[in-house]
Amino acid sequence: MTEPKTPDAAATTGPAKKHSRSGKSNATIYDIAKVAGVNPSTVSRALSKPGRVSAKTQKLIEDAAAELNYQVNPFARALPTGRTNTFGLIVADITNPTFFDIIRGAETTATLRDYTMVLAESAESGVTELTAARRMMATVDGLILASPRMDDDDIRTIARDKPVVVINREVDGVPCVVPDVNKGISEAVRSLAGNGHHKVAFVAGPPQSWMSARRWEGVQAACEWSRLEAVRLESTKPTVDGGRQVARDVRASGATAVLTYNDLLAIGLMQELQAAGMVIPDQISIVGFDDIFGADFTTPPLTTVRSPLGECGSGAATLLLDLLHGDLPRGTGETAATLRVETELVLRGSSGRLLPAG
Amino acid sequence: MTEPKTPDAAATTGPAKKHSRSGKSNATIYDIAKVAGVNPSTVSRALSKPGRVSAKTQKLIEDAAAELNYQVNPFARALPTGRTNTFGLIVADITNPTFFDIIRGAETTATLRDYTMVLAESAESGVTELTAARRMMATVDGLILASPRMDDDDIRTIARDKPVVVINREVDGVPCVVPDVNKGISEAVRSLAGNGHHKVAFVAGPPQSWMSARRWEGVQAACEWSRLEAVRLESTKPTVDGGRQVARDVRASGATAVLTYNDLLAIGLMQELQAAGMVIPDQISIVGFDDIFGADFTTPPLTTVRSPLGECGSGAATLLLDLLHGDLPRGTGETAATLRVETELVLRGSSGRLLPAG
DNA sequence: AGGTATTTGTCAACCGGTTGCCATTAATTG
DNA sequence: CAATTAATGGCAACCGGTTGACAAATACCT
Repeated sequence: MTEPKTPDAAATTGPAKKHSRSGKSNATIYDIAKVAGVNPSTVSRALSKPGRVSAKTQKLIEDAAAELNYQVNPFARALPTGRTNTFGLIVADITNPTFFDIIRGAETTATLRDYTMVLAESAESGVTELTAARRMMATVDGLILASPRMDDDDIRTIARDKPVVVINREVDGVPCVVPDVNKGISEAVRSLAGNGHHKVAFVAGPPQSWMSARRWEGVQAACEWSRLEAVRLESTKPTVDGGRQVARDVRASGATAVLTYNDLLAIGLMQELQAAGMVIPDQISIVGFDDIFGADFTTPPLTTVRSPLGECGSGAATLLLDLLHGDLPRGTGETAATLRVETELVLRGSSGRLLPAG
Repeated sequence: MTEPKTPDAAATTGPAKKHSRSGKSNATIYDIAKVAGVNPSTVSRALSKPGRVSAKTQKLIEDAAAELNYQVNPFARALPTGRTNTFGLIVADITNPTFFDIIRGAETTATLRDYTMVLAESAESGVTELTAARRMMATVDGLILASPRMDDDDIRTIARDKPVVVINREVDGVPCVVPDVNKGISEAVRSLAGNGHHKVAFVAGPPQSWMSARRWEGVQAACEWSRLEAVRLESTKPTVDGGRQVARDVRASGATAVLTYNDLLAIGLMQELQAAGMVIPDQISIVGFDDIFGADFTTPPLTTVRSPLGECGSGAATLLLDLLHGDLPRGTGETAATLRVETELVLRGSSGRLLPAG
């Protein structure tokens, strides 16, 4: 006979062409409209404009939607509105653990607020970064740049088109999330001074790094305050390898304590110095920045100025999402909102009292 | 006569109300069509169906597109076609370094092939994972699941809707990328046997972890081959902390060598054992899995069975993208393609000769 | 040349929501 | 109770590409 009462169970043709269409979640507002006996536009309103339709109709529609297992088609929505419920995160280096917590913080906030995060990396290059940003522009509502390498003007250009939040850097007119290095650094330098050190070296990071400059300034200021001598050394790249390479300069500098631009450098430096027979912290103290994953794996564990990276990530995402929803901080005039987070010294074994040379 | 020769220069109405939209990259195929003097559909074909229009028209259109700085609107394209040029990557834990290289590998491949990658995390929960996957379904062309925690059936259900590639697990009927543990494990066990060990403990990972099961099997087999005794211990969670907690059981087991489900466990275990005064590797040898970032920071540096994680990430992305483009591996019948990658022992300081108890 | 086979471009109908404008209908008020 | 006003739902025109069907133009053939 002709199909008793299971009109849909009639998948007669068999699994014709695998997952071509089967998966497309199919119910549309038109289907809902039919079931609920209203006009599609009413469905649209019920689902996105709270209070625009009567409570009765609302319920009718919601029930129908639930029954049909309806899900909005993000593309159909994005087309006329331009809103995509997506933001982009660009980091300088995906494998640099500094960014892990930032990524996680941002992702968590995204999911929480029903946004999707797309990730891209700039490979520490300003050009690649700009390309990635441009590529994203078309598909996202806003952008988070973590430790951007492009110049201020490029950032501002992008910010003119889409909301942008910057992490680890301050750019005029763009909302930023920056760890305030002063507290952490002054704690670190005071600790070193208390341990009998007189000459401190700072190993700088990439020249384009805004944060590297801030840290160097902070170290200089703190040293002046504590009446220590501060010298600056350059690194080739902000990695473990770069840390190894700078060991030579560190020894030549005569400093008994070293602060490095980041933990990676500190770890590499420590490895190289130890390989050369130096005892840490008896002969030289080492302090890193960030407190990345693995900073406490070393022997001795690394003393470091911690930045709350996860907080930076979630803070940036929150800032961006608030911006997108128009909860923009009023009263700030033309100056963009800047979120400052605290840094603190994490005292571990790689820094300590200087032993008299034997 | 009427309109000498500049029909377009007649923009009489002036710039009425622009900058509301200033940011949105604006040129559409209709604009191009106007400039090139053809029909919009011809523009569409010229831009996406190679060879469908004459070389002359093609050039005309391309020039116009370039001049107008045209970029396709991904949403407008996605609406009728369903293709989004985006894939999703779901990892169990964003802050677990195991995934860093996977993420990077996948992201690099994505960018290379002009795809966008969106990232989500399951927080080691099968339910969260399924939710994340469902959420993504609507917006991606395919999905990569790295170390999935949901069960096979859920995975297959998803795979029925959209192409899925799984990393670190084998699921019938779904393409997978799995490190083949045997080579690495047998190297490790042979090394331990050669160093005088007789009893080996394996610290297992999460019960839902397919890979944990494989590794335990591998250890058992290799131990049998080398005539070593193998015991299995359970961990509470696959983290540094979990490693610390299992130290007690390890000591009680009487094993002189330990292989742990992953490096994190190994590191935590090592820390705890050392804190209790044990000397590694003199009194006990420790071998991890994966060779994550930081595995060589420890003292002694960690011996580990390396999985080529980056390769897994890029391999999975390549597989997925090939699938999406219909370059599906023919001849495999109904069984899905599985990509196996090699593992190898990375011999460092945490394993070695067992010294006679003093 | 006439006639068929091929390109190549046009038309128009989608894809699935959103939203301004208008017509009902219900609520409020003098 | 009639009149004014507010709440609600419907119509239709978008958003910007894609694609099947078809006609026009060009090529190829005997």
